[in-house]
Parts: sequence; C-alpha cells; structure tokens
Amino acid sequence: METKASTKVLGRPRKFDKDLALDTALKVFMQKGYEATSLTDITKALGINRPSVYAAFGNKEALFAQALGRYIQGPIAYLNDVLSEKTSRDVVRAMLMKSVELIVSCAEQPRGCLAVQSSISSELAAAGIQQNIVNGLHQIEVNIKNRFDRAIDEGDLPNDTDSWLLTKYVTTLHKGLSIQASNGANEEELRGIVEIALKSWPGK
Amino acid sequence: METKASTKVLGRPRKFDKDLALDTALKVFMQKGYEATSLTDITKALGINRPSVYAAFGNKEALFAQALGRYIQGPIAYLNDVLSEKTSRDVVRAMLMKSVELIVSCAEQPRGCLAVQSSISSELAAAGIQQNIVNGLHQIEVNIKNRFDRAIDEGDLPNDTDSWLLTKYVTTLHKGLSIQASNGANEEELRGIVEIALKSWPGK
DNA sequence: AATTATTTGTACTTTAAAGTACAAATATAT
DNA sequence: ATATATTTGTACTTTAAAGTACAAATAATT
Repeated sequence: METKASTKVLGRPRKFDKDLALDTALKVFMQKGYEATSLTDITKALGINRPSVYAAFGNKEALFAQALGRYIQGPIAYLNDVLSEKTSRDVVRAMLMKSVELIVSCAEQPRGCLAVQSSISSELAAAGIQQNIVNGLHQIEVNIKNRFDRAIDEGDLPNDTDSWLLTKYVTTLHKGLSIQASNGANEEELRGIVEIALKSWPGK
Repeated sequence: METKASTKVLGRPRKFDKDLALDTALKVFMQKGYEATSLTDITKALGINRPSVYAAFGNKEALFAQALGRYIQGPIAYLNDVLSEKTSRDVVRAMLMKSVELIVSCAEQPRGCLAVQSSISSELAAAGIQQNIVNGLHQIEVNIKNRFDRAIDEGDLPNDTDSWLLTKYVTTLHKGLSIQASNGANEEELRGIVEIALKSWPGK
C-alpha cells in the first residue's frame, strides 16, 4: 500500500494524479475493451507520454490490472453490496438491475461488464490476468451462495434448494446480460429479461 | 455457389480439400478463439503454406467467415432444429442442453460457443464480420419468438406471455452458459443451471 | 511438344503495437 | 551552489502477425 501523504519526495514531480489517471484509463478500457485499447489510446486520453505510463504503471497488463482494481472497488462494488438486501429475490433483483444500469451507462455502444468481457479475453489469459478475474468472479459466486444458504435457513428459499446451482443460474443471467448488451439489446429489453427471471424466482 | 463437380480444371491442382481445410480451421478457431489464432496456427494445422491459404480463402477474416459458415451449418444447426420439438419447454430444454453438449465437447479448455464469443470480438467488429454474427444471432431469436407465439396459440404458453422477452431470456441463458463454460464451469454445473431454468418454465 | 492456367514454397515487405534509451527538466537534500 | 533523484519528451528498437512477390511445379488444352 502506498501512502498518498505528500511527504515531499525527491526528483521532478509527476504531472498527473495516479488515481485519476487510472480512472481515465478504466473509462477507455470500458469503452473499447482491453484488446482493442492501445497504449496510444491511453496516452492520448491521459494527455501524457508513453514512458510516463510505463514508469507509473509498469506495462499495459499491469495498468489494466490496476484499472480493474478501481473497477472492482467502484462500478461493480454493488455485487457485494446487494447481499445485504432483505430477501433472496431482492438480492437478485438489485444485482441484475444494477448490472443493467451499469452496462447501459457506458456512453455510445455498451460493451457489457468489463470483468465479464475480460474473463474470456485470450490476450489477458496469456498474461495470467484473466485467471485473477475468473477467481474474482468465482469469489462473488461463493458470496452469493452463502447468502442463499442464509435465505434457506430463514425460510426464504425452499429447503431442497441447491444453493450453488441457483447461484450459477443467477450469474449465468448476469454474464448473459453482458453479452446481450454488447450485441445491441436496449435497456428496456435487458430490464424485461430480469423481470422474467424474477417472476419465477423460487423464493421470497 | 461453387460446384464441387470435378470438371477438370486447368493448372496445378490444389493439394488439399477446401471444405476439409475449412473444418480444420474451424476446429482451431473453436479451440483458441478468433483473435488468438494466427495464420501460422492455421497453416500448421492444415499442413499447407501461407500463400495457399490466401489464394484459397482470401485473408484471415474471409477464412473465418467461411469457417463460421460451416459452424452454422454443422455444430450449431441444432439452434433451428430444436424448433420442431413438441412444446416450448422441450424446445428450450433441447436448445440449452445441446448447447452445453457442444460447448463441453471441445477438447481441453472449453471456450464456449464460437458464435457467442465472436459476437463480442473487437477485432471482428473492426472487420465488419461481427455484425453478421450479431445479425445471425438475432435471426435465431426471431425464429424462437415465432415458435413461442405458436406455443401461445396452442395453449402451451400463457396468453399474456411477452414472447420476445421470453426469447431474450432464453438466449441470455444461452450466452451466459457460453461464458460460464470458458470461465471453468463443468458439465454438471452447466446442466444443473439449465434444469433450474426449466423448473420454473412458464409453459408446458 | 508448346502453351496456358493455377498452385506451391521460399523468402520477402508491411504494419501496428509494445516497449525503451537517453538527454533535458525539475524537484528536494546537503 | 551542488548533488541527487525522479519525471518528461523525443525518438528509437523490437516483435509478432498479416499479407505478398515471384520463380518453380504441375496439371489440362491445343
């Protein structure tokens, strides 16, 4: 962990704020996707030069990994927040609806959830970063499963519920929504899909 | 349409069968994905030289488009075949289960459905091929919708069913399954997800 | 046998993107 | 003031993949 305290440091000072730059880079990655984003796209968006990016963040992969970190703490933090909803249905509704909201909020042509899209990127697979993403998505699934187990205890979901498969079902919808969005589905359709899933939800 | 009739043609004969080569290329694309497949991967798999590929198929994009044509006529022809199932539930069961079957049948690490994965490829987007894929997927959705409309007429699905949203719901699951598979879900999980969706299917 | 059309195989060019060397600039520390 | 540490900006190298030029080979046609 780096401290942000401005303990006066030697050498020429950096022209840009690292965290702000990461957020800008994240925006570019969200709009174009990892593979389609070149470092020149990044430097243009940031208004800084190539070697500055390398000095500050390492390389393209490392930059992406750090931008993804901010994505997890910001845009998709809802994936854990929603677990505190009162019922399993509310959890799922909040999760999927917020997902739709995020996806369509990207300007121009939505490209779906950055984490989901990146989880199948061959370039990121080669870099080893994809595994981190897949692991992160898996952890989210584990959290949901635990929440569903609690829902079973609370009489919210039926006793014979397979909480793991029910979780996989929900995340399958979540991932599918991401694809649908980048295939051109509009917000109304995406919301309608969620409604259908909720209509036959097996719990409260 | 080219005729395959061996009307003796001038010049040195081709060493390889075009359709067989396409199927081999398709296999490579299915295993590695479009972006991660280099033309060198292709020439190695086919045992032919670079310029022969260009002479026979045009370029990498054109080769992919032709391989995809065979994918549509072969591996994913089931997407239309299943429409003749007796009930809407049978249609959906067959569609999703056959999808799982196809996805896990790819050796080693499954990469999901080639069409689905390619539908979000930025490289193919730039080439304009992605739009064809998206259009193809949309046409499949239209076909499903029509089938569901028939199901409504037959009293299979309730009268107040929104057949288009129900279709989108099904294809969202379909696309989601593809992602789940490339994220590491196993066959048992994928089948279980389908079962959950079927359990609450609103029709016969 | 000579001609013509086409494929093959070797070796090349092109291109685009990642990554870097290095001098000039700008801050703090002594 | 001088030394030291770090960033900046210009211009370069590297790399990997797509795509191509061209002579040799191999078939049918005349």
